[in-house]
Amino acid sequence: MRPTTKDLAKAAGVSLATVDRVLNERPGVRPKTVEAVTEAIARIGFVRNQSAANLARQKVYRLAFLLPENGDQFRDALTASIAEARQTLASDAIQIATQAALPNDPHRTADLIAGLSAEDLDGVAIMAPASPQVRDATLRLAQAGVAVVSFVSGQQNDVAFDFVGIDNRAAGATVGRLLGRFAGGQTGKILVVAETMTALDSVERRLGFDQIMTREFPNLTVLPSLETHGREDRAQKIIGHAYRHHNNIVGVYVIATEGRQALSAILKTTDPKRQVIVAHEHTGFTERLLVTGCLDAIIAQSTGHLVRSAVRTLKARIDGQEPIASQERIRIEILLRENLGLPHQS
Amino acid sequence: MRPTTKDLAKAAGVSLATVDRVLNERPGVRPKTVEAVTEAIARIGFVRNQSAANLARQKVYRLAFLLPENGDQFRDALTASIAEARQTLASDAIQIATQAALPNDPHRTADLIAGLSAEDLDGVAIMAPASPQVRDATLRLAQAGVAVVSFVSGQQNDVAFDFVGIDNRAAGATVGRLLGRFAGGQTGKILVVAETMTALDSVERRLGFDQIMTREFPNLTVLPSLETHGREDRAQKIIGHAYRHHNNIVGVYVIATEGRQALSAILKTTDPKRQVIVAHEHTGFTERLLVTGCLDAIIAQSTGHLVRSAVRTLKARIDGQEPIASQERIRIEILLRENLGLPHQS
DNA sequence: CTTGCTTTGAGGTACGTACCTCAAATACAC
DNA sequence: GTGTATTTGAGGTACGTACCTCAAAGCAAG
Repeated sequence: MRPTTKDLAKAAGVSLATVDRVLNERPGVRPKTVEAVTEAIARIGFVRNQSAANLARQKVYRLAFLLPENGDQFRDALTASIAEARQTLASDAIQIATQAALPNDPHRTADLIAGLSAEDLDGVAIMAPASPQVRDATLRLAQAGVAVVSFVSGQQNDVAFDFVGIDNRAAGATVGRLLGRFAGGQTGKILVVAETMTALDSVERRLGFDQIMTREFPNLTVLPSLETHGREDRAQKIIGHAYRHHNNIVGVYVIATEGRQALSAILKTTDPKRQVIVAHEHTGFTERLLVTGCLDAIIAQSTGHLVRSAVRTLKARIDGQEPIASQERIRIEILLRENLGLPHQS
Repeated sequence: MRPTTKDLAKAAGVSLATVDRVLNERPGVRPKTVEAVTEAIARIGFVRNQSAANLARQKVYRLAFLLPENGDQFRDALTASIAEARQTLASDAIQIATQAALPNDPHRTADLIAGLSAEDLDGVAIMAPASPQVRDATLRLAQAGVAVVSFVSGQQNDVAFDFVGIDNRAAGATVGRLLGRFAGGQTGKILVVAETMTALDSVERRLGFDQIMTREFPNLTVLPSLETHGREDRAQKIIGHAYRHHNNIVGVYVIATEGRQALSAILKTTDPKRQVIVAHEHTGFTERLLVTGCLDAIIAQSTGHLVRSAVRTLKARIDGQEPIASQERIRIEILLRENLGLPHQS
């Protein structure tokens, strides 16, 4: 049986009240007594029963996820994982709210964040494109005592907050290696399609991608990034243009999340099976393409892990602890048709 | 605030005692009353506070992991993950013991399992090669009321227990696709090296591998499996022999966990960089080979996930619940140098 | 030695749930 | 309607911790 506060009191030769004062850093205890108690804690290996403490304290962790309002299937998957986490974690005194933030409008997003307060919130995970307004509002929120993580995308080089998401540079490098190997020594060009290169994630992915390509696959020439701006017509136009002007495109890297516009345009423009195509995130859309052989690989991050990691990180910060870095690293998953977890085909 | 049992009692128009009887399935409640309470549960969205319940119940989940006594680095990683889980889960009233089982000796393993009882154990995760003796002892244990999962390797087609581990057939298929693509259309032979093909895991991996290779990569000929029996000298002998008799080996699939003997022998026999080599499990050994370019990819399963999944599954069974299948699927990870999680090289 | 202050102890209540006992209420068979 | 069995209610204690109050003990200065 684990030692309780009572055992601790006995071991330290003090009363329960004093133990309580020391544990909760209440005043009115001589340094010498504090030391005696901390010594006893170490000696008998006392660990506070967090459940009981939360129960007594009537503590609830009030967390929120701020996600872009409009979204692709990846965002929907995140929302679903959040809902699942809400269920699972409800019994651990963790309350999770989801809120939509406003994309493409940093001011309104900042306003929304500014409207939050420590009064009704202990921690937030924010998924928003980097912008000074959002950053300022977020910093103020953090200073007001709310735990903050930047989630999936955003200012990940920012030392002010924890970041929960994949290392995008490594993700880009992974795509590079995969594309290079799958291309099998051919000589040719690689098309890169993003939604917008103003997004930090895309920049970092491209960085990691280029690094590998120039170093390891000099036979492949990487073209400048095309930007769809999330519009199907534009995607069609620029991709059509690219294929008309380059006759030896052997691979495509779709940088943008899910990359629906880009992939749709490519399918209409050319035969996807005659080149190597890699895209990000596991959704119904990308899965279908992978299974039918139109996509060669998907680079993904598990939404379930993302959400759970964000929750653990926030909880640790709220409790004044340091998150366990090793556990919170989000894996860069490489998905082929065979390791999607689908039932076997005969 | 979340509704409590008291709120539930009020909402259902019954007393706390009756609510308690319904919640804990104690006898002596009319079906009609049960229904009224369950209706109220749904209506007000009552969720039992698991922490408080565990506290009141003084419940501890006593779990144990039975791993092979002698082991490679993968087993060590499992042990480390178990130790980590022990720390993390201690506050959830989960006690975890690790025990060494005896490999290559089914009788002693079975004896050890037979020595366990529901008296001092609520659940066990067993990692042991399939054998009738072990299976019988395990079945008896399960009938004695101990929750059992077969862990990582073993009798995974066994409906009698839950299985926590990867789908080995899919893992083999994944290796197949990767090897095939990395080989880039070359014509040649693929060497397959196992520790022993009596292990169920290896058989299934080979099955999945062959299926893909014959269907998708007819240019590659897969050779019969070599068996090292875990002995370095034998590995050296059979692998040397293989390379002397086949002049166009373009790829190697090391089926066995970590595959230290096989890989060491290959490194001594031939230039690993001139062929595609894929092995299983992420350990210090395989990581070094991957980073130096001697290995092309590692197919891995996360020891942390394995352990946590086993714990969740056992806990669910002990609580009389069904494990959530979707959450417990262990991912087949594809690791390249770039997504290992190492710090960036400049 | 007294005064005033700090430190400590003893004891209480509370959190939400489990589990127990005993009495009261109700239902049902005859 | 009576007797009996079943169902329900009221109230208690417990789990480990937090937080409160009040009194007792300790200590230092005068």
